[in-house]
Amino acid sequence: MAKGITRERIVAAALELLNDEGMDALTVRALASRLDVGAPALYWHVRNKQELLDEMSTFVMRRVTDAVSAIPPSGSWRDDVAAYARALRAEYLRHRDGARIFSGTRLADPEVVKAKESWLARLTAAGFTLAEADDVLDLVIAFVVGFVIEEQERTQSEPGRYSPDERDAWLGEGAELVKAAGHLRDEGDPRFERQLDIVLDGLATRLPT
Amino acid sequence: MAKGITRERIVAAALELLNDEGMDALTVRALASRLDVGAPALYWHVRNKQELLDEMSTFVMRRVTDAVSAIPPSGSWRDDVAAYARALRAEYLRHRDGARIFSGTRLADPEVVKAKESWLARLTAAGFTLAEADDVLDLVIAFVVGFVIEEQERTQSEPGRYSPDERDAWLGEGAELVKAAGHLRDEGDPRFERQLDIVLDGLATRLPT
DNA sequence: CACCGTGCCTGAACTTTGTTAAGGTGTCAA
DNA sequence: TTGACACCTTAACAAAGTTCAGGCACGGTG
Repeated sequence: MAKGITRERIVAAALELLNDEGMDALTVRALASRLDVGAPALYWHVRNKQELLDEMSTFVMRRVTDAVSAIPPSGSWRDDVAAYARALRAEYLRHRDGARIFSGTRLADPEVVKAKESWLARLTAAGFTLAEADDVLDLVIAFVVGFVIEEQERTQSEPGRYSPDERDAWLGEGAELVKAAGHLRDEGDPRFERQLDIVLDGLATRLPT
Repeated sequence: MAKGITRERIVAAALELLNDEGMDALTVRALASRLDVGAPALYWHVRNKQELLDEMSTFVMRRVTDAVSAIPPSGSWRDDVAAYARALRAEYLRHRDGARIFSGTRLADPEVVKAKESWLARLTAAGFTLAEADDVLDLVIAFVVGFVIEEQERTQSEPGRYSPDERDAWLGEGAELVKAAGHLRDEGDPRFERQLDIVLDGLATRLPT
């Protein structure tokens, strides 16, 4: 790494390091070493580690906002909300344990507000009341966050532990339904799309006729 | 604290400490001091801090399992699933940042399997296919986890930051819908019940007729 | 050209925290 | 009485966050 550290490069390197080695390995010294500087050098650009983590959150959430703002109105609220959910999931999936680490982060940024404003407008135009539209966004976010947390927990922990056969062996006697469900179970996109569809069906019931 | 440390007492004290002071303050020394022993004493009962955290997770998840298992079949799958969701939320809310910290925890425990088996039976009896029933449980869990993460983020961080007026001032010009939605917005139980109802409506659409 | 302030970084060092090593003190059985 | 074992102590180490004093390079100013 060439020198000439900047706040942005630190955040970028930190996110790389998080992906490569995981949260526990995200240490100030390791990060500094990746940037070819001493650990104290970082403290010139960042007050402390917490501020670094906040910057990382901000960066990720800004990407989310951008992605979500870039979704063009398709004329169908349902398609739009689906795209919203997919974009949100995609951004969380970019980072190891992204959902757990970066969810719930409040972003003090006008851009975020602007993005939300646009979505509220879309949803009210589609027939939702304002209060309902607020619920729509919140509910979708909650679902995606919860889904991806589980998803990342399974895919990013030690693998093999969740192979159907090994699982069956571990389950032992009984629990026939659990076993059978385990074999029916799929992961990733199809599962997400299916559950998202259920959520969207629920939201659709709030719409007049 | 009287002496005579045990694994269970350590876990209980750790959960207390977590609630009182938060995750960052949950240090081995602080925990030991709360139990009136030296820090190394804990290592007689627990291999290391990670194992302690795992034990805490196990404890919490076991409570969840117990709570969820204790829900009597009401004859209405919808009421049952709602009770499931409420119980899950209630258990997460017992602990500071409970949803973020303890969600996604895989529990290697036969009791958990038993509990799930019973719920799959209920749901298939109600008309869901096995694969659908699996989705039902997963979706409800995802929703609750996502919801409570947001909820705890708001209520357990520095308060006041989310009072409507202060928020409006911060928002500045524009964003009328966001402002209006902020005033319509409620927190806690009613909000949860409302969004849960939407999820349940979505699940209901998967049922024949 | 010399000077000096400022921006950015290094080296050493301090503190907190997880963890280990070695050794005590009690109880209970042979 | 003597071990053995369970459970705890004190001392200490390593890693990680953080601070401090100083150094090197630059730009502008006399």
